Amino acid sequence: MLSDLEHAVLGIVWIEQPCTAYAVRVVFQKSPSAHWSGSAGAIYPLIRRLERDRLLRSAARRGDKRGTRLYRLTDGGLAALKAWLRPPLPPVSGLINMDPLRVRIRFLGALPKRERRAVVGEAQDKLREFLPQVKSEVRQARTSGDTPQYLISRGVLISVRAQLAWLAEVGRTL
Amino acid sequence: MLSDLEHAVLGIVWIEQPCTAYAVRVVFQKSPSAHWSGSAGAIYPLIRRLERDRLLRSAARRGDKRGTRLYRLTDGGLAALKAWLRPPLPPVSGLINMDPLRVRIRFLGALPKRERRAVVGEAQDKLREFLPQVKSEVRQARTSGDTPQYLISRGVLISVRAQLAWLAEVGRTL
DNA sequence: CCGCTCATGTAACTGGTTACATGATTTA
DNA sequence: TAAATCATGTAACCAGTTACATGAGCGG
Repeated sequence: MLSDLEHAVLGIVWIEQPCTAYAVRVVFQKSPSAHWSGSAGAIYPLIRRLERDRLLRSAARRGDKRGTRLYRLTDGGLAALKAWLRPPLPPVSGLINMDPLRVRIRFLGALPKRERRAVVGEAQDKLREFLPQVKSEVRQARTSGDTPQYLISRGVLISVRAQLAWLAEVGRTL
Repeated sequence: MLSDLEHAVLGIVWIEQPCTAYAVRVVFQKSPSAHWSGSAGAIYPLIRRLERDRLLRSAARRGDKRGTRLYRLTDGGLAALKAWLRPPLPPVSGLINMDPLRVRIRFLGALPKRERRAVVGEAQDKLREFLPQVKSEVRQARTSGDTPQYLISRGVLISVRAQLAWLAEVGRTL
């Protein structure tokens, strides 16, 4: 019934509660993936919907003159989050991610050989430049003892390394 | 200007031409990722748009009484495809894929420990079941000499293995 | 000739986006 | 006190989905 974004919002509120809708937006904006922008037009109506459906509840922050509200999960919200996490998981097709690099490389043959190398090279550069940032996030999460965040950062790191390994293969075979 | 889907359609037509809009749909439907469904409501209007903008051209298949049309890339279409492939690539945020598994695992702490293991276990099972299929696609592409398809399948394989490696880590640290 | 696949199409909807706007609060 | 950030909101739009519908071509 709820979309992945809505479930993710429940999850973020579960982690950050009590928190504002704005804080939820920031989480998406800071995410390394551009999949969800965390735009105001998406988040505020979505959160109102979740509150209307009693999955979130909110209270005004005392002494705050803008409409700032602090959200928490209700029991129903926690149940919805759990139901989403629990098996059965979606079919594999829903687990295989869409790699924007892969869809490009698929058509690389449309470019002359020299330009192909340039594309692969630039992709490698961009990903390699990104590595230190991910690594520092891994370190930071580990030293601060934030295990879930540590695992997520590890996931990103492993995924980026896999992309780099694949790009190396692509570069080798043209 | 054009979306990723539109560019991907240009790419598919470039590979398969001359081909029907239906053939393009089938490519998306057979793709291991569920990101684009290849639904009729997406593809047919999109292809008409591309033809209107002179990026595709089409001809009726002779002796065919349904409106079946065979599409090809125009010079402009090939140029648009190349421009999309060529550097500059999108920023890293556009290169990092959204892993649906990762967004779930992020909130795994909402589940009691025993259930967490079950989630990780099921994800591993589903991905492992999927491996033989990918491997056979790799073999098939290699023996048939279809280098681009070989590289794509390799990409999927590497990505799935990376997910499995990560899941193993997740399982180890709870 | 029946059923499956090929082939195209549309209407209603959904789940987001961009862009804009407003105003409170904090910080330099 | 100005600038940056926090915080909420909406209107117009867009890209894609689901679901439905139609009919030709083809293999058993």
